[in-house]
Amino acid sequence: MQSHGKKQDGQKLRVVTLRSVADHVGLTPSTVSAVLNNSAAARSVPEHTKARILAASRELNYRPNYLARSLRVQRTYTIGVIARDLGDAYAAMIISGVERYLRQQNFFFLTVAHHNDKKLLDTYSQILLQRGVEGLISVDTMLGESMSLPTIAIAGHRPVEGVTNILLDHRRAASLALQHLFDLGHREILFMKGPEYSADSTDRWHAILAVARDLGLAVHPDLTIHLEGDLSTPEVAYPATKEFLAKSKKPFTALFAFNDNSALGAISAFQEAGLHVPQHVSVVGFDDIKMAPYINPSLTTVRQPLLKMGEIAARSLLNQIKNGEEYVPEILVEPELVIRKSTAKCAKTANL
Amino acid sequence: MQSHGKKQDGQKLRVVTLRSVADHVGLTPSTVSAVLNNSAAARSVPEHTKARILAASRELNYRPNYLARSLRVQRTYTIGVIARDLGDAYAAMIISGVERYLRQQNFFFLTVAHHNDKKLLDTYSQILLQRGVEGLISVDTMLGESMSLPTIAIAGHRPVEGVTNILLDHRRAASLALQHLFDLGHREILFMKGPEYSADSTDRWHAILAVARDLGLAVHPDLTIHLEGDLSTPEVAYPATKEFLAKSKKPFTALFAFNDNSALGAISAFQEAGLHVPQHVSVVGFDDIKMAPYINPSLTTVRQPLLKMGEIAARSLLNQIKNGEEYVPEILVEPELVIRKSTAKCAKTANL
DNA sequence: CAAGATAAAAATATCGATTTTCTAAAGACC
DNA sequence: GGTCTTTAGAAAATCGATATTTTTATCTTG
Repeated sequence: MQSHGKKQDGQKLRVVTLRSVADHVGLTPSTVSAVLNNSAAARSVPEHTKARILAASRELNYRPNYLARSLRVQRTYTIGVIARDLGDAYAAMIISGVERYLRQQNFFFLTVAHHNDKKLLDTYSQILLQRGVEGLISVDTMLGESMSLPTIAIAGHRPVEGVTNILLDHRRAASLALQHLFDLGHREILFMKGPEYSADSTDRWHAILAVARDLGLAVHPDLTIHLEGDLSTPEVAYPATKEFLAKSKKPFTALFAFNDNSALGAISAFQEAGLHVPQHVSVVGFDDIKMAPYINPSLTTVRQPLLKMGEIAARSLLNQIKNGEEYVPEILVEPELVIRKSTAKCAKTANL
Repeated sequence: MQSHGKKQDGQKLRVVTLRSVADHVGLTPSTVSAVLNNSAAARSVPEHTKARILAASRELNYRPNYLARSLRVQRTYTIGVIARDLGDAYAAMIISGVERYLRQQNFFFLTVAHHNDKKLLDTYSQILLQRGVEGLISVDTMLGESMSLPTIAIAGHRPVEGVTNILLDHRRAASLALQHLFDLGHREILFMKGPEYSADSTDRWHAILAVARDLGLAVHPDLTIHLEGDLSTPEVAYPATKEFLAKSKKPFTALFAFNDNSALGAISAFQEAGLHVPQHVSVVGFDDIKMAPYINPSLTTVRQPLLKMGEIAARSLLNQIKNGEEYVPEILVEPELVIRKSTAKCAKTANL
């Protein structure tokens, strides 16, 4: 049991340093360091001396000072993770994936959240650099310029020289969702367009437009809900959907929501308006959050492998850092359609 | 626009160092450092020289090397955050709260996840120490022993010398939930007991027992579901509840779930068994996750202010670090009952 | 005008490691 | 026995900052 250090009994916390290990065995720090790191210089040190040094090091529980060591060898084994916010499931899962890979590689990470503040984002990039991170991973964040470090952008979208973009295959995602609705007979589909600040929004929207065109589906402005605000809660879609229902007279039989949260908000609004899911309206979500199978009705959704995306990002970054691999501009990740109970055959077309 | 550094054109990345600034103005590093830090030694430096130095520093965009500086001044402005897992909403929200406070104080944090592995936890504590963190925050994790650093445990429960425990007032939480059910006429209540590994489980369970006794409510073993596994998904309760429904013949009119996720899983199971919420069974959750208002029916739950708990932890820790404040053994945080549609008057007692 | 005070900045020590260079003694070889 | 190697380890340089001590020149002042 270690004592509370600094002020226990007024005695100074005795930190075990390389010097103290050296003194303990009656040698110099350089020799001890050579042996502990098994460096070239240690070749000429006899085995019994090595053993003595290792024993002393273990006995005193010596741990090299990270700052001193890093300063000397110019490595920190640390990366920086930049996200908008750390509280939502999207970022949390990605960070969890990053952590999982870094753990195996004995790397650590500093996390910063920029809260959509451009200036904060710049400051943080600077500070992370200054702190000697060896690479950066950004999550759903548009990086202004190329960094002076290996960088991976998850859902960053804008192509930046030197930055690897990890992207969901939105084309495929849209195709999975819309083909499914199409096959069920839905032709009048309500769409959601994500908020400007989310880097994912634009790409996904373009993918929807392209796929809809291919299928001969109309994307009518009057059947489009624009979302604003925090995507991590159903609240993002509930009022917008209520408003839409109050105003619009245009009929629709299905909704392709921006994500599972917005699907949930919309479903609430539908139910209050007497529209049942999936009898009157089929709903497809996006993400496949952990709740998705348990909400009522269970949600058909396009699964986004967030954990895997985090892992891929970390692996790709460390491959650059450790193995000097060249960066690739883009890595596409495949989505998956999970069919549950929120989608059903279109009543209208069934009658035809 | 900065270049990609290290290997751009084969030219070495020129890092701006104190020395280069000094050379630029034709002075020594010591003088420059004194001026930039406005230290005592800078008193004797004339204003115009100071101005020159500051100008050069800005012009070259000088940023002191964090490792060198920290090594010298023995401060890192960094804390460590230890959690079980980073992917679930509980940890994510708390970390988000921690981040929010640290941001204002120009502190950063390293995050590690121990995944219920005792050895990993020990290793990580060591490594964080070695990396010079100035304090620790643990999330829902039982710390074995007192650390040699200021430490805050969120929902750590076991009292440890020198460690500040931030705890929800479970007694009050249980009281809010059970009194509510009691007032609605419920007498036969189904309970859930959380898994062993969660530090919260035991305390919450004891609180439930105590409050139930005070209210004259029975906590029957046959009306108790033991949860095992990952608490961050409704899956934790769905099979257990199904199993319970299949076996038990004991009637009940309400459920006090372990958390919102398990409430969701249980509701799914109820519905499949033809039990309607809240007509047949009232359900009270715990946490008040963002979904809670939007699930069907919207969930009555005991709100746990996770963001605030993270902030309090960070504030309390920095107060110790920066202001040398003495630690307090315990900080209680108040829960709040949020009444929604998953609870209703008990049909049985209403008939009496 | 010599002694002391002050201004201005250089020189040096330090943080705790790693890395490179040097040195002293023992052993090998012709 | 003198030179060359090898062995064993010490000494010094370095990473890039900050903190303390010295130095040098200038300015007072009696």
